[in-house]
Amino acid sequence: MASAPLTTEVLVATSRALLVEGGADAVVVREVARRLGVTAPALYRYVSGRDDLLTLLIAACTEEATSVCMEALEGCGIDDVEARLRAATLAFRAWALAHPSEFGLVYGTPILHYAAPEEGPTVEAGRRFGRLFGSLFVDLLETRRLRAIDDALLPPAVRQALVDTAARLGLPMRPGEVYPFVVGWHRMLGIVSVEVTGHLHWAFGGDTTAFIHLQFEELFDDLLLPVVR
Amino acid sequence: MASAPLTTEVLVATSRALLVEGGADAVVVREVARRLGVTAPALYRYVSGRDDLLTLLIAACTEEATSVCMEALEGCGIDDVEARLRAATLAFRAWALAHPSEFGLVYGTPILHYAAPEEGPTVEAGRRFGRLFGSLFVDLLETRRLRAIDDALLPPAVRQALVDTAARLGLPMRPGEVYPFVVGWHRMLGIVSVEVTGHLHWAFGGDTTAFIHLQFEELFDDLLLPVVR
DNA sequence: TACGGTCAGTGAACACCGTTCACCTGCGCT
DNA sequence: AGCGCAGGTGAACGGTGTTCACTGACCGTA
Repeated sequence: MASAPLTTEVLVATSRALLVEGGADAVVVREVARRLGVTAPALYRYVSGRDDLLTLLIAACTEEATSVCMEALEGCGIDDVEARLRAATLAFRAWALAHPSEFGLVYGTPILHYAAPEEGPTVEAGRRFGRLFGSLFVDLLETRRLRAIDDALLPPAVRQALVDTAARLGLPMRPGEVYPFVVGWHRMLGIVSVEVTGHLHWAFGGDTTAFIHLQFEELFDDLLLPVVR
Repeated sequence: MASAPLTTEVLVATSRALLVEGGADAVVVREVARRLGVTAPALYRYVSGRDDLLTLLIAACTEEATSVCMEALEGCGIDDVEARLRAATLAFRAWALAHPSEFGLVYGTPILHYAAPEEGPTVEAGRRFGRLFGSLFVDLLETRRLRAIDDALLPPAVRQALVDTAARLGLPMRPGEVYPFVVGWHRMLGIVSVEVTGHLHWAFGGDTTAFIHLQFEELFDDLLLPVVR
């Protein structure tokens, strides 16, 4: 009984169900096949093996995270950049918390010995996600809400790296303007990672929401300039 | 040829070598036995299975991280609390970077479906590590270097949780004093996690040290009061 | 209508895994 | 000398990823 037409989407969806149920180790080729009413070798027509399955899964989850954040943007006025940044950040955190397994797969400890293929779907999906936040920071800069720092305050190595990164990403920013972008990304991911992996449990038990929101507000204070009126 | 006497230490050391070589998936009971010149079932005299092996490994790595941080403390004057905090933090970061696999095992995505045994060696080792940083913050408080905040600034839920945590840990602190401790722990772990997992590569390539040190200094600025003289 | 070819899926097989079990085997103690 | 037992073995079970030769259904063409 081959109920489903056996597209890669179906493969990914089934893999994801297994991931959620039992972690990355539980994503097992034979079980995916079993749930699709088919034997394992059949999957090799669509996928080159387990690693490929995981690659597709990572890419799909990254896409979903990106979509969730973009949908959150739609709720706020196009001109309120602060609200957009807040919405995207909180949406990302909410997605991560609701899908810890997926988050772990994408942003957690890289499965050593599983090297994501260069220029594969995962890195492209990652770029899409990065561009989303990048464009928010461009908007912040244009509306004079970005708390940039003096280039001279940056150690030369950092300054140079930021110049290169801005060039590579095509961001029309000087290092002191790229800096808050990188800091924002870095701290946001750190905040969420530590929360999702449960390393705040010892302090707050199961309810970390209030604390995390506080951390985000402190981060926004560091990143944003007050509205000029 | 049973060269080594087959203590749990030897088991852990061998498992760790496998971990470093090929990630958590590569710590394989049969291979551990093979390297010890013994067959797999022999290990079951010393260890109840693969999960037990991983548990011991996690505990050992946590112990090592703790030791590394404590040794770093010895280098600085007993009265210079700021130097001690800085030394411990940088030592932790250096250890994590030098041992990404071990760090991932301890602080990375929890291996879902692998539940660390309650009250096992892992949680005790974790407590030891937490106490180290906790005592640093107690010292900061006593030497009036801790940038505490007004209790009233904390949302009620956060405040109450911090009161409970302080009581449970036996820390003689009010919530506004516990807060920077938790924030410090949270941000430090976040900073290190994101760096170790390589999610700063897009901005800095392989050399993230300067940026990370900058982040730590910003963190210390938020945590510490200037010396009163 | 009959034929050839492509595609999707199968079953068996290989090598490996964690784990259990009955079975030694050699040492120390009585 | 003989017993007991800690420590190690080999075989086995059920599971895994992956490969391979194979079947069978479908489809365009002669």
